[in-house]
Amino acid sequence: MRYSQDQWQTTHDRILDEAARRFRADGIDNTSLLPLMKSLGLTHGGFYAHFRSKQDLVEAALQRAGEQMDLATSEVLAAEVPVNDTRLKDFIYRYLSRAHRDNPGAGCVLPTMSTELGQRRTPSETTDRIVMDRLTRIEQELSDSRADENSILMLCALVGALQLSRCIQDPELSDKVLKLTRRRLTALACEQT
Amino acid sequence: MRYSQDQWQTTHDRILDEAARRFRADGIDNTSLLPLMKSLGLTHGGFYAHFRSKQDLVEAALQRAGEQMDLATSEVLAAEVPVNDTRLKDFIYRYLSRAHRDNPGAGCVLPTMSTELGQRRTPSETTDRIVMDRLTRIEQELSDSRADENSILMLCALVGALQLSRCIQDPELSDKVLKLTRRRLTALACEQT
DNA sequence: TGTACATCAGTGAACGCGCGTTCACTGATGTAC
DNA sequence: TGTACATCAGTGAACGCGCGTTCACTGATGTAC
Repeated sequence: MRYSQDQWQTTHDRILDEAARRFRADGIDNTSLLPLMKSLGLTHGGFYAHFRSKQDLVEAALQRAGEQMDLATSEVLAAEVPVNDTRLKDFIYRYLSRAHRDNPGAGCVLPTMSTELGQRRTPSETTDRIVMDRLTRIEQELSDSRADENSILMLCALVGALQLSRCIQDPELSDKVLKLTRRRLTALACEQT
Repeated sequence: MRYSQDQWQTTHDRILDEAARRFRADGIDNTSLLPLMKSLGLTHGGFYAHFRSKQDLVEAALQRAGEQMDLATSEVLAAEVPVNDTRLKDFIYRYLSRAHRDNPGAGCVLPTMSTELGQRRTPSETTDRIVMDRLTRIEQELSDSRADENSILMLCALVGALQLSRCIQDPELSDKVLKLTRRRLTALACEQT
């Protein structure tokens, strides 16, 4: 059956969004096309009317998830987050919230996909752009003379903390990692005037 | 053919070491038993004389790699590392060295395996023990009043920095992440007296 | 406005492939006499 | 010390399974007349 151009774009976006979610929640290799398409009410054969290969989808989903990140940490995950005086402190709070930890599918790509991307033979340049984007955004908030050092330290600590909090079994230790990293990073963000 | 007890133990250790290396370098799912056994000059069927399942091997290899971590960052990777005045600064230097970045198979398990372990349905308690172990070791070196906060921040930043440096394509940016995180963390380690 | 045709998003069976696991076996070594 | 037997680490073919990809097809929609 043939559909209108709008229909194609809608289906295309649905595949892309669901893939971006699953890649982050379950990992790239653990996400198979058949269950993915089935969950959207489609058959797996139709996939190739939208993407040339799974690798093609990975690249597109990575880009999409990279763009969506602000949305993910502000709208979707805003519920439990208290209001802060600065935008950077706000960002730290959101990033290291339990809501973000427990919803990897809607969150930042770096803690979920960067390991797998680094292990691939043909890694993506998109990763570089996402990292650069995050760094410059953080750096803009830091008026410090050591803004370059501090923005990198901050991004590394954010990514590492979220990832560790997700693989830790003990809920108390997991919360503690989030909480103390949050506290220490906000303190670091305040030191600069 | 039957071999002596020593022979069994030797083969057992060889499988374990090679698995621990491959899990870190290529990922758990991307490491298959047939090529693994073949690379040791064995056939895949013999695997089950040593481990009950792949999951069993993952658990054993994770434990092994967790224990070997000091060895990995001190002996194997010591070549390019300058000598420092404190043990903690030394550790930071080694952890964030290019040698460690470029040899994930011989390095820390946290940047390489923690994402995949966190995405599994049956995660391991061994991860918790490894994280706790790292934290207490770092904390012992920090005589600070905020040693608990700082040790967590430090571990998160170490793990995050190594992981990001590995997935970044641009060599300059990758080096920069290592270098600046190293600089900022050693400064942090010095602040305490 | 009505009809004939072309398009192409989506269908579903089929493909080759590599995976983890099993199983009947082999034969060098350890043990008992 | 020499012989007969039991053990079991390692062999290699076979298993069912899910994967990514292909392909001949269907039929609702867009287009041309």
